[in-house]
Amino acid sequence: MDVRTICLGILTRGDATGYEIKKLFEDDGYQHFVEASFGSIYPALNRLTEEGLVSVREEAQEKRPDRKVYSITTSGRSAFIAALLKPLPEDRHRSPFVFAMLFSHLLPHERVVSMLDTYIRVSEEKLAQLSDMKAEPQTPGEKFVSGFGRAVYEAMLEFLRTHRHEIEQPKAEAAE
Amino acid sequence: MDVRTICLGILTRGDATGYEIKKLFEDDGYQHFVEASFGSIYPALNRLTEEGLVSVREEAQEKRPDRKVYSITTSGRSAFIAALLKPLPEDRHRSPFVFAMLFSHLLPHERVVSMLDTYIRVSEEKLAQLSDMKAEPQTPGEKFVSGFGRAVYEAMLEFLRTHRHEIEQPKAEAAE
DNA sequence: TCGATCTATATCGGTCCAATATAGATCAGG
DNA sequence: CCTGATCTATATTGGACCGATATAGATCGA
Repeated sequence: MDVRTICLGILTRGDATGYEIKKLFEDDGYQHFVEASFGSIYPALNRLTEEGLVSVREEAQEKRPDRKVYSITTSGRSAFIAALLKPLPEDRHRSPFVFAMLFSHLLPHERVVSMLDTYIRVSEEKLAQLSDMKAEPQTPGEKFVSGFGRAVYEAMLEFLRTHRHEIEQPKAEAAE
Repeated sequence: MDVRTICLGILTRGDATGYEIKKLFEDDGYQHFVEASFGSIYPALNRLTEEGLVSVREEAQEKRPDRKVYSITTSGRSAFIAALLKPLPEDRHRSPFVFAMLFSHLLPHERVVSMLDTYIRVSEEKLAQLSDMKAEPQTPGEKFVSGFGRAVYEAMLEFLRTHRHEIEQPKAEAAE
């Protein structure tokens, strides 16, 4: 989903600064399947403001950097709904780990083991993060998405634990 | 994984044109977790050639567009291994579907149902494609990756089928 | 008190994708 | 047999997006 639509979506939950929009993906219930960088969020908010889909109020705090708090407008809300009524782009799951596994036969045995260990550890951390979500999900969507994420990570971990031996066996022939 | 490394990886399997490199991701064992577009493959191959990591031979067939067949060089092979020894970037799974589910409470009931139906159908197709892979996996990596993909899609489908009712219930209050 | 971390905005270089252009080959159906 | 669709094959362009970096004061722990 493009960054403009992502920003609009977050702003339907309440006003936020660009910084807070980014943070929402790191701490709260939006993790794992949606993200955007500052380098795309700030320009997106500027353009949304020009187009009247969001409005800004500048809170110049003393002795603190200015906060630009964005609110979604009525036409922004319509544009957001309209975007979700159009056919959705397909998921894109890019995995350097999976790519590397395709070439495990070219790598030293210890490297393959370390890749598996790291990937499993990171996946465990992400799963734990989804499970300890302090805040109660506020919409049925959040609950659904959090469960979906847990199901995916659990299946990945299950597969990795039961099948890693198939790929981490040292080869008789030396890697070229 | 960056497109240059992806190209090098494919070329460790044998010579190929830019077109064939792209096709490999669509038809063969590389699906679902790795991809690259023509707009990045062709420039990448040019740069790899300049740097001596791959070599080209131009097969000018009569009455057919030229084929530029790329081969990996010895230093290309080293560069590829070196890339896989560096820490891997993390997976990035972007899902417009998951994003949309976070806002199901703002959408008409039929739209939510149609999103779920479409997403389930596409996932089933991807799973089927992984399961009917004609060609035997040629490396332990391919077998592992194909099983990993199957495990992930099966878990997704299982979750969607058993939990879709939690999100597709019509709301008492009208969507704004 | 000093470094680390946090809030907050912003830009730049570079990577990558989607769309499009070109062009002949092949193949299926009417 | 012809025609349109699909396939092989390379290439470019505009735009989207990311990662890194710059700035700068606040706060907090050691």
